Amino acid sequence: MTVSEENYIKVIYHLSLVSPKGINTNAIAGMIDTKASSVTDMLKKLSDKELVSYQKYQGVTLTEKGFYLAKMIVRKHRLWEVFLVNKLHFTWDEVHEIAEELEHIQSEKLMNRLDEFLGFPAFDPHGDPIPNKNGEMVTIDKILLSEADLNLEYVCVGVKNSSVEFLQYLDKQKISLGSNIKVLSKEEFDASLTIELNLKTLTISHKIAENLFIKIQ
Amino acid sequence: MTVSEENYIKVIYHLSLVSPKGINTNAIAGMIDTKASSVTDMLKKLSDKELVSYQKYQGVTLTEKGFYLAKMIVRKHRLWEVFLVNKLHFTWDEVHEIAEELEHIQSEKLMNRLDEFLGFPAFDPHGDPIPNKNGEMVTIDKILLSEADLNLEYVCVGVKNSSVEFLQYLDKQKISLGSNIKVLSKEEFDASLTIELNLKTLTISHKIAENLFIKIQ
DNA sequence: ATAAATATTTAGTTTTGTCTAAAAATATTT
DNA sequence: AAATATTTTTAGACAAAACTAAATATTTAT
Repeated sequence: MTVSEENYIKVIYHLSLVSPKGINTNAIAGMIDTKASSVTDMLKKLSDKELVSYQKYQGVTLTEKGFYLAKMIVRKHRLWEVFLVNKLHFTWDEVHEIAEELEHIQSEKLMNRLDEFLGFPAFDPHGDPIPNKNGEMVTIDKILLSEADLNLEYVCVGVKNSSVEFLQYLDKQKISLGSNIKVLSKEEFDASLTIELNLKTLTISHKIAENLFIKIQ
Repeated sequence: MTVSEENYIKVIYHLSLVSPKGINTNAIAGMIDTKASSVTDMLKKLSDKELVSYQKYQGVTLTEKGFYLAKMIVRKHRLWEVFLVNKLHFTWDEVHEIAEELEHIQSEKLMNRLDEFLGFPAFDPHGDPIPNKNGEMVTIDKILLSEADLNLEYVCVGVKNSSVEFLQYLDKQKISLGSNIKVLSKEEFDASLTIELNLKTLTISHKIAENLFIKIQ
């Protein structure tokens, strides 16, 4: 597997989680920052390797083999992120770019040893689940903060958007994984929320609320 | 810098340490397992980037810039090896191949953090010195076991050959970095040595002796 | 010092992953 | 349902890094 092939597999995987039908050529091109024609070329190659099922003009889906491979790449990415944050004290907004490189290192033994070294973490620093060596991962009943009921006790468990800007905004507001959140009120006009965060009151926009995952209790 | 360019720079660096004059095209080809014509192509490219000084037919030397870059690649390789052995419990014969991949990860901050995490090690698991962030590294007065004087107390400080076969041979004989070695006698016919190793007597061939670094005391 | 052997470079080709421009298929609008 | 718009694919080209085969330098041997 080349780095390029792995990046396509990974992008198809992430798109598949959002829309479970065939993934469009253009959607892939948008994520990888390449042209649709290049995507078509690569889909043929991945299809020859039986990593995707591809019918001309009908989009693409991962095969069993491709799906497992994608999860192994995601596993590597997220384990490296945990390493960078927990062991090397990087902040959660610094690790994505480095992990994008590290996820292509080819050694299953390395990842299993790293997994053990880190204590078999179930989630990465952004709250995303880490597949184990068999590709299995835990699922939690998380919802977006924008969908929260008023006056219930929630806890922040993840971010939908992992951009540097968003993560640094959360740091500034002292919002982190594990923060306790209660929605006190919702503004009709702009859907902004007034929330209680770790005993302090704070107003956040709808755009922030729809990028934060929470769960009850 | 591409992975390929970095591999050329690294090989030229290692060859330079052995023979300090211009490095031959063929010597590079032999180390990289490629053809001389491919080397010529790459030398032109590296010369354009001012990483090497290259005169047709006259061999190549690293520029200041290329030399520093080479040391940073070596630094990465050796720090990752320390990580793999000290933190993930790999054996010294398993780490070279993985480090060959990891050495191309591009993040100075990552390496400086890893360096700190490992306690700023001065040597890798094979006894090779690790350049610091400025490219400086310690030198020790090491000699080959094949050049040792009789009946002096030496300590094993490194291996010249890091092949899996050699390292596993050393494991089998319980020879490791830090082992105490005294040469009891040398056979005229084949230059084999009878040595005292950690209080036991052992016979080793000349080929082994000329791949083990030792120092006095 | 010339001939033979070796080393290096040049020229032209291949593969991978990309691109542009044009053609073809599908989707949307009227 | 036809016309228009959008999406996707094809065809042909390019750059990087390798290759082969031929040409040219350099080194070694006679």
